[in-house]
Amino acid sequence: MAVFKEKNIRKTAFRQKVLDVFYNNENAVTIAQIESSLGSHDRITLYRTIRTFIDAGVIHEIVMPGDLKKLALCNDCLNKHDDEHHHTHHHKHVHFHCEMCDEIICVDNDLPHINLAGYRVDYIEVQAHGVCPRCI
Amino acid sequence: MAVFKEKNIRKTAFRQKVLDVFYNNENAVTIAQIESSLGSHDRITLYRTIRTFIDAGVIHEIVMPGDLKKLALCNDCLNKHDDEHHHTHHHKHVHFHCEMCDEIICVDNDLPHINLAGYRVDYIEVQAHGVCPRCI
DNA sequence: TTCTTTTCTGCAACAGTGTTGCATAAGTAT
DNA sequence: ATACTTATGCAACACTGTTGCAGAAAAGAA
Repeated sequence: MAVFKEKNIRKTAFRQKVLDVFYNNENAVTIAQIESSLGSHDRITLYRTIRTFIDAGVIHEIVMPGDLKKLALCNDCLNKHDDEHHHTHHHKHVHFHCEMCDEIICVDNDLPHINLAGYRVDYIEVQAHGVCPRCI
Repeated sequence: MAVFKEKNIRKTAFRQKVLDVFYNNENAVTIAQIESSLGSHDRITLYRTIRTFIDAGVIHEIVMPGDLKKLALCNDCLNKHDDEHHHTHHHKHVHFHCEMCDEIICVDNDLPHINLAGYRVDYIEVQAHGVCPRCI
């Protein structure tokens, strides 16, 4: 859990508590989920913490149509091994949205290559919708 | 432009003006763009019109990380021909975001098939980021 | 056309989400 | 321990989107 040192951001009690929420949840979480996990806290500080975490590459934002926004740990904060491209944050996973339980799951899976004539494609994001293993 | 009849929603002067904004723009537009195109207008009515258009399958919403939200005409409102699956709205195109001009372009392109073991995938969305032909 | 019904519009008020400025508190390096 | 830097918590605010309701407009029928 030396995330703070690795990412070169200050370790504070508040940030540790927020980070723990991510470690305690298997899948992506909403800000509302974080808030209820934290108990009494300052909203503004939370928003700033989230921004700090995103900028540092600790977490990433997942948005879906219909104002569904969640946050999830970046891969290199889960498995501490591949610390190579932690600045070029192009996640090698699919964001899966389960229509049943409404969870968003980062599924490790190689992304397909998309060739668009005339375009320079730097990276792609894939969002899949359906039913997760637990709900099938 | 018999969109109103096709989609079974009432034709009003306001809705026609909003629809024209979409027809006058090649790519996806933000709500702010619509508002400035309209001139003086009622914000609430605009939001309700957008909701009506989305529900009727006239336009679709495109969201990208970083609070970037845009709206675009659905395919079957552009080319009037294929009126088949206008209820199952799984757009057969990639949403391309140009990092230079910040435009979002719906690129006609078959979506790849994604196989996720254990998951039932109903449909996927693909967002590509890079540089569009005009900015290359 | 004119009437009737249904839906839309525009206003007011409000709810949710996220930001900025600033003084104080806490973290980090020497 | 000290000095320096950054984070926190508060207040106030900005932006985005929603709800309720009365009056206006659209669509269908007589």
